[in-house]
Amino acid sequence: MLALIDSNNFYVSAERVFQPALRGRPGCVLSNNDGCAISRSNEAKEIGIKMGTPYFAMQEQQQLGEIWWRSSNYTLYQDMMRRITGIVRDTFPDQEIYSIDECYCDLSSFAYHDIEKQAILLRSKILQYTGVPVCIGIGATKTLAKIANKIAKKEHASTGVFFMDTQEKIDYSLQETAIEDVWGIGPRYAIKLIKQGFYTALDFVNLPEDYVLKLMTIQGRRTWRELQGERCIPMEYEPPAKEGISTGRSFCKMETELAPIEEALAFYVANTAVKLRNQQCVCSRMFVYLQTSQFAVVHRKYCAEIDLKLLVATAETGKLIKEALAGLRKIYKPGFRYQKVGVELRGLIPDTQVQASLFEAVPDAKELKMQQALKVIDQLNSSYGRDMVRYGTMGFSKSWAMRQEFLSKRYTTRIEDVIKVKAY
DNA sequence: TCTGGGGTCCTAGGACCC
DNA sequence: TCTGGGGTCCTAGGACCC
Repeated sequence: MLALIDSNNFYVSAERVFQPALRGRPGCVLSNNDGCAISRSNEAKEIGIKMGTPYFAMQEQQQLGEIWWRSSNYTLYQDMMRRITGIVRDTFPDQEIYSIDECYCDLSSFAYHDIEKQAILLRSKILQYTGVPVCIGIGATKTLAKIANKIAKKEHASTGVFFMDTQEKIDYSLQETAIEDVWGIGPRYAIKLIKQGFYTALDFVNLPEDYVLKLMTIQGRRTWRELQGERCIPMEYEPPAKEGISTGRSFCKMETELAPIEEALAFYVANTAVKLRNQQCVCSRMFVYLQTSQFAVVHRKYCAEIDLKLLVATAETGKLIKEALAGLRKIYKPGFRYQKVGVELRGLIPDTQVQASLFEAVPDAKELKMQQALKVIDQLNSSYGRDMVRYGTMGFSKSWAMRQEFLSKRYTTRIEDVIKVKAY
């Protein structure tokens, strides 16, 4: 058996731990740039706020009740999750951290009759220690555990646990699960399936395997087999090496001039390069994109991207910024209202395996010195705050920086904020 | 006026190799 | 009548996840 531990309305729950006044009232956490709802309280769901509802549309709904909003505070959520997974690990040690609010545990080493009781205890322990409510779904595969988790949230709110241990329970759960709610079946495939008259997970699992393969390729077949109880998606105890690292953000207002866009891009490149160095990698390719709003109606749309190949793979911020800005100048066209710029570092390789270029000298004394300097800069920035030491091209105004109008404190990680909580 | 960001995997087709 | 076969790499596009 596998367990899926999944927090309820995680971002909202994390905010409520430190701001009790938000409890019992409809509210939501907004996406970056305070764009739209990405986590909603149950009360907000009840008054019809949907996932992805734009902020401005919710303001129009304000007359329905006292809605609260928070900007997303990933520093806080990440740290709350670190606490939760630590508690989980004490009970179920074979753990995969799947996302910021979910983890899977392999229960193979547990006696069958103990599992449900252990899960119920674990769930109340997490609530007691962190204040965050979670639900636990237990099933034979990851896909079944996902469904069990949804049933736990819907029908077993008091214990928060659903143990899918009999065929009757499996059949019932599949019958109760709409096709679009199956993990691995997205909106596109759901539409295809519904058009052909298949509405529930049970309808899907009763289809012939060949039919599923033809309609949805091998990924779809994997989901189908998982629903039959065959484990196809293995546990991943260590996160696999990333294939690319990217950063891209919307500006707080539309930008038309090149200068602020260059500044923003330099910031994103610098922050992405830190992530690259933290995992002891260099990159050999870089992808820069620039776009107008996809929702633009009145103004003309424009999306451009450029794929840059680096002669020698590097993680040096200065070199990466220089390349990225040269790329940006090639794709930038005046006369548009730009909404977003971004960068993705690709072709990641360990920094011990850099292939020298035929045309450039291997790392010389100057380059080694620069690598040393970057180490010091990274240390300074991690101690004294991000971008404390920065490249001139990154500027100081940050006039383009994203909106975070309703940002809460970093209650658990930032000393100044902790002191404020005590005072409160 | 205002609508997120960061990822992965698979497939088909084209270009190339011997 | 009939013009090979086996392979790699890259890219674009489509689908999915949180």
